[in-house]
Amino acid sequence: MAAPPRKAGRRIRVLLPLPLAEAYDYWLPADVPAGPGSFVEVPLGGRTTLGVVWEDAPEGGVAEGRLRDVIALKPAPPMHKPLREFVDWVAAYTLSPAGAVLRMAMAAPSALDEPAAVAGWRAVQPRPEGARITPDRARALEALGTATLPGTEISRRAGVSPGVVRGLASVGLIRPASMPRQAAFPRPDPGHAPPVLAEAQSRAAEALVRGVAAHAFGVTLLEGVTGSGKTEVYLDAVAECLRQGRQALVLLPEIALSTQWLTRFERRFGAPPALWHSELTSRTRRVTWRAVAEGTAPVLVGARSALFLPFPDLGLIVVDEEHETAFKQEEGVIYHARDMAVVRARLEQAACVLVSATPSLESVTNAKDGRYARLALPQRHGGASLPEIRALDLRVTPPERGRFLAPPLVAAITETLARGEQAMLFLNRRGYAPLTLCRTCGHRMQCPNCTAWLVEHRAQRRLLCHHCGHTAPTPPACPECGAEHSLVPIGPGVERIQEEVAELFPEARRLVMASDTIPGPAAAAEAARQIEAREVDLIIGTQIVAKGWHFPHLTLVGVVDADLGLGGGDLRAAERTMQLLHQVAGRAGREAAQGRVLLQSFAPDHPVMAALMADDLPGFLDAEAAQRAPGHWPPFGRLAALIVSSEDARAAERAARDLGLAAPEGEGVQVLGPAPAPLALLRGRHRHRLLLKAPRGVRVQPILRDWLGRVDVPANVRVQVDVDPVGFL
DNA sequence: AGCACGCCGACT
DNA sequence: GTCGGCGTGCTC
Repeated sequence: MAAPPRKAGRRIRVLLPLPLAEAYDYWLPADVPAGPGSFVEVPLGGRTTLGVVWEDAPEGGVAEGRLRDVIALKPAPPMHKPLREFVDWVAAYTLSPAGAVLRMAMAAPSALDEPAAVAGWRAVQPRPEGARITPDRARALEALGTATLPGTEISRRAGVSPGVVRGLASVGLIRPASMPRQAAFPRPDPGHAPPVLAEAQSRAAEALVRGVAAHAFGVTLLEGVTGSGKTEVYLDAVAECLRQGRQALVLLPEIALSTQWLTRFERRFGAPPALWHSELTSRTRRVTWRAVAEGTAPVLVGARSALFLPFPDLGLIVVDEEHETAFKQEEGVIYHARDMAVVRARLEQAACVLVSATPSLESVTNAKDGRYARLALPQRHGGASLPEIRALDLRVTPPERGRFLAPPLVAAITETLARGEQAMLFLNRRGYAPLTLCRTCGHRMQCPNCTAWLVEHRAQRRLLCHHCGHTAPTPPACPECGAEHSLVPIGPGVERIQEEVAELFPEARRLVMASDTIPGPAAAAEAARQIEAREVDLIIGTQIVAKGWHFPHLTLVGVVDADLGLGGGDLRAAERTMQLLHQVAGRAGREAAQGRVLLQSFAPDHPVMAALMADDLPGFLDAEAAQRAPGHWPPFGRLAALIVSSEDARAAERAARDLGLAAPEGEGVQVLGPAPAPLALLRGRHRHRLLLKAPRGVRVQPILRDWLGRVDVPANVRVQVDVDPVGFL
């Protein structure tokens, strides 16, 4: 039987924001005016879903009889071609389904509907006769004047209850009127308060401005030590982008902790930027997404997910703290926002600026090879000098028994506090103690779901797993042998250091800064305020204290365990430790006073400590490069990791072994593993890892695709592909 | 991602 | 005897 004749229209491909590798074919009725990039509503199975018209469909493909009609065109600006190309590019690069990438570009589906008109009220002119005007009503009418205002606004301005406004309406003194939709984001003014730049800053800023003005793709690595004024410099590029009438995107690693950055932005431009991060309320999310799509959010600052927002005319992408690993998304679509920012800038014909005091070896190598331009700000400005960094050899001057701060560090804190200055102790470990051990039987408190010790959080009287969130009350007795008062904390976390300084310096006002004590922007802003107002003498913090803060009265930084992070056989362990410690050191002595940094270490001769003390980051990176280049390790070669996981330990192991047996060969390609992953058990899943290493010029995606295609993986086993992994090896 | 279909435990 | 657990598979 022949299919019934179709009504007029054509076949199109629609990409759906679902983990589907391909766009589906639909029939676009002639009366639905959708073109490439249009957001549409389509039927799928027994429901409807949103999607994006990806392209005209080639003939063939799905049988015409199976095609279903596009239901409706959504009233939203179409997704322009560069973003569609970006979605396809990221999907191909990360070996993710294109639909999964599209989902990130459709993070606020409700924004596709026309925003509801804001209901407002207008005074009826002339005033109807006979309507009683009470004093409250008179005040409300006065507040309204000849304007159109929402009811809540009238009652707020007049200081009357909402009931008064309702009353005015019921007697016909005011009538409903729709409000003109006002821009959600004020336009930052590029000329509001331009900073006075030092000469080196001006030169760098001019170069960046030229790059933006060129309206063409280009990447610049902007380097400068903490306090050298990098932010002011790249904000000049943002200003130029505003003058061009194009949009600017600034990516920050930890947007929730960036209140000081936001204050600076507002001071410079007279208006705040739009924000994007995972904690936004659904309403703000919707309004922001729509404003970006309509081009009415001129500048947006966000976390890595902001990279997938639908800017119609992006002129500049800034990646601040480009070396930060927080830019790497480790779940779902696994991508590195810094690297993808460069790709998006290329597709958008935009300028891209990577900013860091401690740039990654990747970016430095790209600059050396001429792929990126390079600008350096050599000095701190405003008279501040770099802090003096010294290692404290724990083998020579160990802490007292049961303590973690060595006598020279304690002495330095004493002097600092005596001068009325602030000190900071840095330890990248939350909680009280990373390990709890039974003195009687040696039992170690371990997470039931992960290969990890449970971390004691004494304030909560609980043991926590920092990987899966498992938590249990601290037991009174050993769960293994039953011995009481036998569980002892091993090693320090920030809480334990806090306890130690409380005993040593009972007078000092202390503040612990960790992700669990500073849970959001409000707490971060309050902490910054307390520190700036000198209501705090001693800060004890995890890596969140390393991020871009400006504490003018802080002159001493003590690193409790500078060796932490150097172990573990990670390719980038030394590089990351160097970056983190340099960042922390940069908190000391940001104004006229000389800063001091003491690194407690059992390996004070380690290249990381040596580089920090000699302030020789370029030398350190040269040495790293010399180590990695011969073995074709990144950035001189390419890596891709396969993570094979399952709740069934045997199934995971078998699948990993099968993948190992089918490993690709040739072209200098090498496969390492399978081996149990560093977290062999994570959230109840058993994990194995394989690592593919290839010379720089080799495209790893076809090799990976072919490899995965040759192996049958059972349904209860998941294989994740991590192209350019940055985590453990 | 949903939502269906499909085979094994505790109940009106 | 059924209601329902979520494993597996499909959606143009």
